[in-house]
Amino acid sequence: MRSRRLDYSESTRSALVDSAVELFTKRGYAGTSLDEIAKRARVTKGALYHHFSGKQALFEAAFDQVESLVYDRLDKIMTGDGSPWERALGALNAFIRACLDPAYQRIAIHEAPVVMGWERWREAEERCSFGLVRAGLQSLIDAGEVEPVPVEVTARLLFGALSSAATEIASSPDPKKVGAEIEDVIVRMLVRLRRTEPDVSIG
Amino acid sequence: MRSRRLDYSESTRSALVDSAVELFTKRGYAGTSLDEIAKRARVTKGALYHHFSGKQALFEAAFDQVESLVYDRLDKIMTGDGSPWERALGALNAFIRACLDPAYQRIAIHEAPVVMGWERWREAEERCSFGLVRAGLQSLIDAGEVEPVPVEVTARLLFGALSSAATEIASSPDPKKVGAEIEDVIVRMLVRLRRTEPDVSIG
DNA sequence: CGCCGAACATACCATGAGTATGGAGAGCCG
DNA sequence: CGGCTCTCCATACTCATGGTATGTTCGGCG
Repeated sequence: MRSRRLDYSESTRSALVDSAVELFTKRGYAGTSLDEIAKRARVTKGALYHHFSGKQALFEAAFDQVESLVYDRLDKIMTGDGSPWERALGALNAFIRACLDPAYQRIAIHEAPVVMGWERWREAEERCSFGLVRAGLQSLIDAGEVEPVPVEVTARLLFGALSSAATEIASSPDPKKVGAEIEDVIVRMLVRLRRTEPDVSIG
Repeated sequence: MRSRRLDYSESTRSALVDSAVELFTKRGYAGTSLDEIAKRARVTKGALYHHFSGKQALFEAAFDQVESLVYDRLDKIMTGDGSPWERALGALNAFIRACLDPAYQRIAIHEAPVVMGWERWREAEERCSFGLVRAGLQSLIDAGEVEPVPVEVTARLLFGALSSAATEIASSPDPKKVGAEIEDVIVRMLVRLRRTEPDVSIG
């Protein structure tokens, strides 16, 4: 039987992570003090340093939190049913909508490469969103849907374009509209890459 | 006649900026102390705070430094001779090579949005590299070279893709190869956007 | 020559990340 | 039930660093 003590411990830990996600999103990594984070979680720095080795480690926990949420959604679509083409378009749409979340945008996209270091960020993204983008592209190529482009660099370009577009969308006065525009441009790009054998509808 | 005093002042100022560019490139914004920067410029913090209002202001001066170098090179190509298509390809190549510079990459591309704030970074980029990317795309459309895509978002996507690719290139074991690959993919993308009237060589 | 002000240097303060240590209570053993 | 232990967390520090306040030097100018 799981001890009550462990419940408490896990609870404070997640409270710290939640607090970190919120404050890092609002004021950024450098603009947020550990005392603030601890205070918001109704504990002290002692508890924080008991659970995490430091500010960076806490940030990475916050990163994992927001990243995994997006990953789960995308993964569900990518492993779902439908043709590779349909799944790719679905995932694209889901990713753009995910980028509208301020937490994902600021923590996972913008500050993570700076705070965690680009090398480590890349490593993490490899297993998450970026990994899915690349896998999706790969499956499109395997299915003969699009031309055999260099997967690695194309996926990197696509991911970079999407990440950058994310901020554009969110900071726009009309996010829905800009989001739709961007999705449209990307889709048109993909369609152009499409092998023009049968004239299938895009769905 | 220009006073000797002003020469000295200007000299120390540029020494501080040079020092900042170097250290920010090596250890990042957060990892660099003002004392280090001042020491490397062989002055004290007093001199630094005489010339700049704070760390952020010094960073922005460093940003301007590296950004203007790239801008000048690109601008020379974009306002040079040749068809819009040729100039665009030339500028693309120049931009990718510029992204190989660690200073430009870390300061202007990666840390600037976080340190200066995205809003301010965007404003600065509007007048610099990104402005040229958009202008180039616009001129291609005006010349009827490519399809009339939504300029703003497409330029943003392109710039994001290039920026992200920049890091990929520089951190690769074989930057030249990856750089060529990326340039190839981008060019192929552009070619596909091209209005297929005459089958002109790409040059 | 003498003074004024720009161009610095020096000494200080405040904040916040990280550390050292103490205590409280849950779980296990007798 | 009583004491023992070890996780979990609080309190009280240290230290680095960004920023400030004040002193000092020296070129330029009347």
